[in-house]
Amino acid sequence: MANRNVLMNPPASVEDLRQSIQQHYAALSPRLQQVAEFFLRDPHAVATESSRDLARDLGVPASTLTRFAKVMGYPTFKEIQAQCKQQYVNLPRNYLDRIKRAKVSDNPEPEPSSLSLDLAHAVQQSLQMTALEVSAHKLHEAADLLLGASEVWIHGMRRAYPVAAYLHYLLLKLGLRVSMLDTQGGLLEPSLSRLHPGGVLLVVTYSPHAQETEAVLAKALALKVATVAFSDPLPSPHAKDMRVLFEIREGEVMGFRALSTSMYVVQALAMQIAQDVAGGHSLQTGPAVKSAPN
Amino acid sequence: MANRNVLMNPPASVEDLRQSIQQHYAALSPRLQQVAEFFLRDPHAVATESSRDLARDLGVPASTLTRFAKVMGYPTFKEIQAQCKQQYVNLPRNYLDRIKRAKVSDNPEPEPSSLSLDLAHAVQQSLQMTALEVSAHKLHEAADLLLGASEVWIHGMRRAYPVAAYLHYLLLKLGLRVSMLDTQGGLLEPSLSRLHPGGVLLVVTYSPHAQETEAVLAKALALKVATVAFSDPLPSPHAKDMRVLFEIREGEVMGFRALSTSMYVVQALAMQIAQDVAGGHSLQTGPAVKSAPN
DNA sequence: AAAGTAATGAAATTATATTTTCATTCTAAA
DNA sequence: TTTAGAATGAAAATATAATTTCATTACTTT
Repeated sequence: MANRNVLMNPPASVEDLRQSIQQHYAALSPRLQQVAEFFLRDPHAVATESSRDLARDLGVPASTLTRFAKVMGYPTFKEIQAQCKQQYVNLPRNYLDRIKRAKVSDNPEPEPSSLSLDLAHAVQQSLQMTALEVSAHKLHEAADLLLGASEVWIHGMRRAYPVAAYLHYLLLKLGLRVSMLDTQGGLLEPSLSRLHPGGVLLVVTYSPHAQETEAVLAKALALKVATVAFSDPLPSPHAKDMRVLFEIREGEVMGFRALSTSMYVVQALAMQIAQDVAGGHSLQTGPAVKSAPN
Repeated sequence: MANRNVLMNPPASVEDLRQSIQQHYAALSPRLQQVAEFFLRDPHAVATESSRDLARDLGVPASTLTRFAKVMGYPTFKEIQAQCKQQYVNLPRNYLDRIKRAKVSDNPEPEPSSLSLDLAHAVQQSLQMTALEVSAHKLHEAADLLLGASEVWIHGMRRAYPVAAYLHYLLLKLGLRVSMLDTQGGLLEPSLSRLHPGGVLLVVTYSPHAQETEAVLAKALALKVATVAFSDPLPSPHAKDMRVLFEIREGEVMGFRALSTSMYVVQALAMQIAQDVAGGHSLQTGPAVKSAPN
């Protein structure tokens, strides 16, 4: 005879499972409650760790996990793991499917806003990842470099330009001696000859990289100008020449790459600089720096 | 004899591995480059999916993954997976938990800066709120207006400028007849006389509003030019004259207001336009619109 | 063009993870 | 206190994942 606890239909999503747990929690045995609680607290661990490791962490035998799954209506614990993993995969993969499905089933109330919600979700994901990946060390290294620079140049073309412009704004606010290397007035080429060691170049670039950006990087490399790059995580021939390289995985929906996470990273750098300045960081030849942010 | 590609010391962290890849990318064989690229782009997939699934996704035999690991100096591919998992152990349901854990944990990964985690948290909050607040209706209304416009002008000063620049980029990509109203070359004032009904003005502005922006808005109002504004949610005398008003609550830490959410909203609008175009939305006097995004 | 070397994919092997079984321990009711 | 039922943990069995081996293919170099 089947255990009376066994639910007949497996929850269709992690969210369903959460609800189901809330529903039946009291009726679970102590060990199963333990598992349930852990699941609620850290579904991501369930997604990434093996059942053995999870069991070890919980101090229960692995069979308990299988039992838990059975009780919640799943054939195996692996099913739960699979669902959890689903939660953390990026939307774009499923996105086209979803659009198709939405169009096939003539949905009485089409959700035009789902697009922006999907985008928000994708941005959020990329933000989370990037927040974990941008190490304090890198930020500090870049901030240090900038604070020690006699001059700072910023370059970014096309999609990268808004990010470069924001960098420009932020660093100006912080009182750094900073200027844009852009094509304004056809002055990019002549401006390049002003690059010199002692200054620092900030480059924002996404693949495919603009020709102008290639030229700027080549010049900087030739003149041994320390360079900090903000870029997508694709391999690039220049990567190894960068003094500091921030790899930014932007959220993407329907082929639209966002720029929100890049703006975030740039802002984080500005904040790091502000903090270093406030913390009595020694400046070399750099200019006076106002402490007031924003 | 060992493969000459094999690095002697396994990278101690995901970050090291990333650097190592950038360093040696060119020297890798095509297949291994494929794996390297995938790793850079989606380390989270490496953390969560099995090598079989990864290999299937990549269209390579599983042995390639093992080979990749060997070449990068790891004894097995599992080691890489383990390192990737490490990086995301703090991936949260909510940020506060994660921030706490990030500070306590003693894993070998470079520690994320707590400052940047705070910022990420703030941005995430604002993103969530804004995503819920930006109604499909508003997006659609704005998209409609823009698609029917004979001409589009974009204006944004200082902090708002990067957002305006991105709008400019996006709308150009979408094929709209669009131009910036900025102070470049002192041409703002003369440009204003070109405003006319039939065109649409897009303004990005945060309080305190720039004088130039006030002037632009006044002129637009006088000439009865439909205006769409992106602004913080502070009450403004112009608010009631806006045809569509996107109120954006930006995340803020230590007095640094972010810009990520504004970029998000702007992108959402662009996507709405792309969708309307793709959906056979009728254009009035508007220009031809390319369907390809990004 | 031939020989040698590196790169690749398929299959066999090994290692690891997951589930099932079963013996034991608890718990609650008679 | 006895006993039935459920709960648990250890270990065996199964399933799956990862690595190694080896035969084949593609490149280079002479």
